[in-house]
Amino acid sequence: MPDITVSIVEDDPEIRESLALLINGTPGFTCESTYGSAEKAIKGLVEDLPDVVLMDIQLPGMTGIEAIKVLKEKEPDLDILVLTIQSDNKVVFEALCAGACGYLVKDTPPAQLLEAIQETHNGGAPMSTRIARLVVESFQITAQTDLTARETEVLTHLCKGKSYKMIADSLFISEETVRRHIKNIYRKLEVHSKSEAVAKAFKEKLVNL
Amino acid sequence: MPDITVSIVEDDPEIRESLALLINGTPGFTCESTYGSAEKAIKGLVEDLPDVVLMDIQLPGMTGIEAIKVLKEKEPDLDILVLTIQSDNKVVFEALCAGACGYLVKDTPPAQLLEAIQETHNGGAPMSTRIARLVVESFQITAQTDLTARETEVLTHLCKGKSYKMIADSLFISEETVRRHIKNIYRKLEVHSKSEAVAKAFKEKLVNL
DNA sequence: CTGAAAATCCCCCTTTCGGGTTATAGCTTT
DNA sequence: AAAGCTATAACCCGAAAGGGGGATTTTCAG
Repeated sequence: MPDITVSIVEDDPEIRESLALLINGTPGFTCESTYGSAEKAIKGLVEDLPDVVLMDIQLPGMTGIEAIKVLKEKEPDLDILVLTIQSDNKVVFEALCAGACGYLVKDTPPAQLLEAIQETHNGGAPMSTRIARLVVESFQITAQTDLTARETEVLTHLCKGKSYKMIADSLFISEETVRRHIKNIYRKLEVHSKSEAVAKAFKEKLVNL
Repeated sequence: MPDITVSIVEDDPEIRESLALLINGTPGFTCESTYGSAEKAIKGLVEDLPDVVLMDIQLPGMTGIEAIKVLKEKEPDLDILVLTIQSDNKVVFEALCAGACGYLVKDTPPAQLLEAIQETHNGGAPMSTRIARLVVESFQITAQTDLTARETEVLTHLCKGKSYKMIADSLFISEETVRRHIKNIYRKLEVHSKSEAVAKAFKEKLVNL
């Protein structure tokens, strides 16, 4: 089996070199190239594609997130593993949405980093402990609203794009009652239109579609 | 440090017993209780809470997914780790939405299973390789629509719940033009109302909010 | 340069929504 | 028993949305 080839995108020369040393010093891994900025990485990576890219987020100029977007646009199959100090909610989800296939924080011990690279190459998505929990929790319902069961039911239909009339027919009640429920939903969610209600329902996972 | 206490919910007695043996045979772990069905588990678990529950999905009667929902309703802080043969998309996401904090397929080797229990207890969210990738990919944009840049921009505003007039003001164009763009969006997305368009945009991740 | 696609604007008309107000039956909670 | 909430239903009215035309300008690739 050939070595797993790795590229590193990291602005701190010290970290960059020590990562390269670690990878090249381990049988089965080769560090093919290193880049000090997102721009250089984009230019260089299209030439010779590694199996896995280790990408820092905080870079001078273009951020790692932007770099991931650009790279995945050009090379959808490229595996990019984020390796960074930052681990706040927003950055994590932006990175994953941009196309990262894993997310490691920088205090990951060498052995685990190598294991993560291996796992990425095997079709996995390695994440640091805390990150994994963040990701999984994002699926769970967060917001607690005081919508009644009936109101939630009506909201669910709204989220399918139905009109008052269609909802009335589905629930076997009059359109006027649907109107009443929706008025209450708007008051409780503090919105003033169907699209706003639907947006809020999706963002706060108020419905189970 | 006290042992990590584990409960097993699994209908196959053979698997159940061998898991219990594995856990009890490992220093640092204690299998506190085992249940052959979701119903029994719900009744028994509220009495003595373990640190981690290993939950099968395919159970006689109530499914593991339903059991997770009920248990998390009563005990939001309980860590439930799914351990099952099934790994199709739908089941994985249903389990995570229900409140599972990790997802392992049943061919997980004993050492890794124990490691996963440990990781769960440390606030992690262990997942089998393939599952983790599934989860991460769910954040990435899937659908490719032929919306123009301007249309996507208008759709984004729709997804914030804005009216035609507000969108017109935001983009410094006339309300008529907004109407025209929205007509085209409806045609391309094959929808007929704002709420339907918003729902589709969220479900298919057509916008970056 | 030319033609297609995109973006802009305007008019018609009908339906749907959103807000206000009122009312009754059923159920829970105090 | 009274108070409070929920679900049901109705009415009015103005504003917003949606569907059908048509037209002009900008932009960009061939």
